[in-house]
Amino acid sequence: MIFVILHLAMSEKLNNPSCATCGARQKSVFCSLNSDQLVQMDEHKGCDFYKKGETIFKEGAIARGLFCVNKGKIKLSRMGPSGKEQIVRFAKGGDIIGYNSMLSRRPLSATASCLEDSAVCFIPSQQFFALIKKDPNFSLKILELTAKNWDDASRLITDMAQKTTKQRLAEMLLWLKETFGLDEDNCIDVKLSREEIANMVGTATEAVIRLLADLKKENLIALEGKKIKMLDIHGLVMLADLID
Amino acid sequence: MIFVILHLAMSEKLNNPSCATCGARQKSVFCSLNSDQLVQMDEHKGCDFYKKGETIFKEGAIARGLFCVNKGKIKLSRMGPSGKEQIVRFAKGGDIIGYNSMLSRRPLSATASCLEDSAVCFIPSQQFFALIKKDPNFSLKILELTAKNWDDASRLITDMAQKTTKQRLAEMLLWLKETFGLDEDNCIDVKLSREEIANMVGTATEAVIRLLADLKKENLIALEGKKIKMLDIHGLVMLADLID
DNA sequence: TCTAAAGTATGATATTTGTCATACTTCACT
DNA sequence: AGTGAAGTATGACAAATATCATACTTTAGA
Repeated sequence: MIFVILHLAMSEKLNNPSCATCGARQKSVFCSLNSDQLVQMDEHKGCDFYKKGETIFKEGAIARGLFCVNKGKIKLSRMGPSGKEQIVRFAKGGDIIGYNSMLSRRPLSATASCLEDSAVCFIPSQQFFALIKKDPNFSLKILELTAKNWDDASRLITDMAQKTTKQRLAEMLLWLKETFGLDEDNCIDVKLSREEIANMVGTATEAVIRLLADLKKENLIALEGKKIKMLDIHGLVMLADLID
Repeated sequence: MIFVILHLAMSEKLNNPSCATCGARQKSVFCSLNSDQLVQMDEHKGCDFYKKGETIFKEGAIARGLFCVNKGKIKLSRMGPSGKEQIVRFAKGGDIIGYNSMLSRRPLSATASCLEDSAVCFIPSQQFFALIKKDPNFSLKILELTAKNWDDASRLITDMAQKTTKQRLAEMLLWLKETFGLDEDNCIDVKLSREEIANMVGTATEAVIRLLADLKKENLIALEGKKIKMLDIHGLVMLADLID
């Protein structure tokens, strides 16, 4: 009996870690909520676990709330006209996803799927809008976040439109480095297939394979399976931006 | 003497048309402001006139406020790495521009220049933030606007990355049609050079010229100088989206 | 009205990139 | 450990696109 109670208690703890003690929250838009607001959040939120490859939400669905990543790595992608996946963004601990659809009053514009096992909290729409309406600081934070996202996106449009495939690949490697950082070996700290990289760059898988080999020949990166080691970041920046 | 007074009165009216009676405002994010808020706006705003080709603000500068288009057509573009212009957005009467930079706390990410003679009001940063902080409805409107802009941009990223030049051109023509509408002749109601179209599509001017000729041969459009007549919108949609 | 400059158009050619075919390698699963 | 499936790699070829050259047309300004 005691075991059962303990088990339930642990299970509850795991499924609903407290926002007050959540490390990911410190890095998120929820970082400056007061304790009242946190209690409210805790009461209404739920935390779910997803295995690598699982889908959190799908493009086209109506958003009922937003998701706050507690742990893990997530890719956001949309389907192109010919059925080809286009990766438009990544999320990691502390990032929120799925909120834009509520703000724009449009269906979800991307599919979120896990690049590794992840823990993701769900915060219902009402809670989100309550915060926006009652807390101007939170509202400004969301505005800043959305504004930055838009700014980044319009930068990406220019790049996609004007740069060669090789430059775009170099740029994506740098973007991945910024997003996920480097491990102790100077390798980008996320594992993506060549196909997934192609779906970021917007090219064919074969092209990515060839161009990665080129970058290796030019001593800008080293390759070891899926691991990509950054050898010459400055060189990649020059290549990507044509500053030469 | 009377003439002088009249002249001054007219001049003042022209340079500072009242927000309360502004037709463009009805279509803008400022549409539901109350009379107190309008008086505040009128006191602090200023209206400027720009000739075709003139620049309203430049990429990289720090925004001191936002601009609300009263009349005219404006293109927003950024410089690509090799000095090539990339058009990322358009604005017309009722649209606001330059606000994203204040929200993202980053320098202006695009240059705004007039496609035709335009009247544009300037609203200082403080006024804008005062509205956001005091009026949750206004705040939500800006959030919705920014969210939609981001959504559109990420859609555009997918298109740029995956579609052929011809598909992108078709898409841009449809976008121009949505933005500026058609005149009585079914022609897109804005005049752009082939080079400017190329700077939207992200390709060379020659490619645009050739592809426009192709579209004409396929009876999707008709050409008459800078005027582009939409003959088969459904056909263009099919071409752009590969729905066939 | 004339002229220079800008914009438009077209051809030839080089380069890039996509596509298809094929083989090798790694990984998960029994 | 063996097997099949997925992922990675490479070559050959086709298609798309950029680039350069050149000529024609329109526009703005003297």
